[in-house]
Amino acid sequence: MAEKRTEEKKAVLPAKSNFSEWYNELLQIAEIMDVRYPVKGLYVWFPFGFDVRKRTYAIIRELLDKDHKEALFPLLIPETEFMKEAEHIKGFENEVYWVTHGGKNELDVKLALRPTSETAIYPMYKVWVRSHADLPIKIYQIVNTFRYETKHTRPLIRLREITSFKEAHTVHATWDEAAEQVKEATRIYQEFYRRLAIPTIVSKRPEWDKFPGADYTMAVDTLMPDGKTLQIGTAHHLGNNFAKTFDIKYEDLKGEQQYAQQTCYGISERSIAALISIHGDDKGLVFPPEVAPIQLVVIPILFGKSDEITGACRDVADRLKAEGIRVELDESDERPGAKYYRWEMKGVPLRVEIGPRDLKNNAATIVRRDSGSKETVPLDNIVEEVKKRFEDIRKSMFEKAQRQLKERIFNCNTLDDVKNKIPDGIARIPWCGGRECGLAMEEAVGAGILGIPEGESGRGNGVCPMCNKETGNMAIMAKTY
RNA sequence: GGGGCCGUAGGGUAGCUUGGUCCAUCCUUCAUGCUUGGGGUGCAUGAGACCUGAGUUCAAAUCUCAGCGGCCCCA
Repeated sequence: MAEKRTEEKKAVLPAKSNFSEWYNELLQIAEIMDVRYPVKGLYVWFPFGFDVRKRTYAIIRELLDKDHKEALFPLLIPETEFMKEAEHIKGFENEVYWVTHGGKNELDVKLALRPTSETAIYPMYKVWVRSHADLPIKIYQIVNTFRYETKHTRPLIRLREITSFKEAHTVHATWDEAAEQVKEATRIYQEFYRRLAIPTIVSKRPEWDKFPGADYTMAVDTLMPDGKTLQIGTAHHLGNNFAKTFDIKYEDLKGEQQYAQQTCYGISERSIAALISIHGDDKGLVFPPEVAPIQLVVIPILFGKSDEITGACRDVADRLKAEGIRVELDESDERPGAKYYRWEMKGVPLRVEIGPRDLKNNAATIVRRDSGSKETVPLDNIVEEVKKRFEDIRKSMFEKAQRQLKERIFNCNTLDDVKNKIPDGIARIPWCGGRECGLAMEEAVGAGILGIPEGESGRGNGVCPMCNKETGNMAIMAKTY
């Protein structure tokens, strides 16, 4: 009977090996998202989840604010603007929600709920850009966007309302300068994900998979525990495609009118899906200290009445709070074990326990969420010991995640190899880069080509499995979300 | 886009095949009290549910249809 109860309690959160169930249950139990909102594809941020979002987005803001300006454009886009760019329309027309009525009156010009904001922003850029001295413009906004997804929706990953779309839109004088900005964007995103201890792969998307209306698309991907990759950032070189349709021109040094060159790049709450999925375990969430809503919980170990222990705990909590650490002192009337499980579910990076044994030695027990390691430290040094561990935790979380990603990139030479490895992760295979070959490869293995990765992993010597030509390019293939 | 499975308290479930024995089972949760306290303490009392609509029937959680919602597989 007692054993059975233990099993049932453990079964509250499904094992992470059952990723899909684990993910859905965790979002609910750990109070990230409430998935019970009665409209398909729309979900509710719990206050706790929203706190994680706030801290995560504070990082992206910090990184962008160095040389971008934050602005805010309207949610509604008139059909007349939305329909200007042919490629862009083709890419989004099946996913757009339309506002057709104001009260009982039908609108003369339908209004689109932005699926992305190019067509909301660029009519204004036409007005704002006059001279080369106005350039570059680097603006971002963090907004909700709407896409009528017909495939299966999934909280934080595939949504009909993306609640946390960070989109940047830049304007430059030259194509090369814009290309440099695209590189800069992927650098910013990698730094952002490094802070979240999430390893990434940057690659150039194949021609057939680029953003509608772009010259080319760079993408940032990561690997989820179930072996599928998740696109968690993109940067697009728009060339002067949109500048031509929206008539964005500047006067150059010689007094001639030139079309501007543009980029746009985005990140969404998929970043938080990755944060949760990559670090979480069978016990629940695991957060890097920087984004943890609660960074440390103090748990008194009481035997009968003990003002001494309570006092010591309060003192420690106060000292840590004074250092700006987000501390929770759990004096609730529960057994310590129950508290451990609860705070572990919430991903609190450090737990400090103080009981009679510790107090006798003027010490505290300090437990890491990521590794489970338990150590005794002197009470006098508690602040330094905690700070040191925060840095260790982020580092070792990143290293662990990097190791796990590396272990699941498989070098392949044949399409059969690829097919065998793809259920477990990412396949790396020579590819000539040609469209015909690429599409045939995707067809043959039933997975997508993410692209040719930046850096070493994108180079190698081999033959393209379709055309048998020698090539120095290595592509990566995977099942994608 | 095609196919399959499913919807019962806040969460997880039993009951549905063969309609009535169901003012609906069990676990968890929540509330109150006592007890307990270094990994989910125990006891007592109490609270809380058949997705929506239409239909069949003397009778629907159970059968039929539609809607809404969820999950899985294939393209």
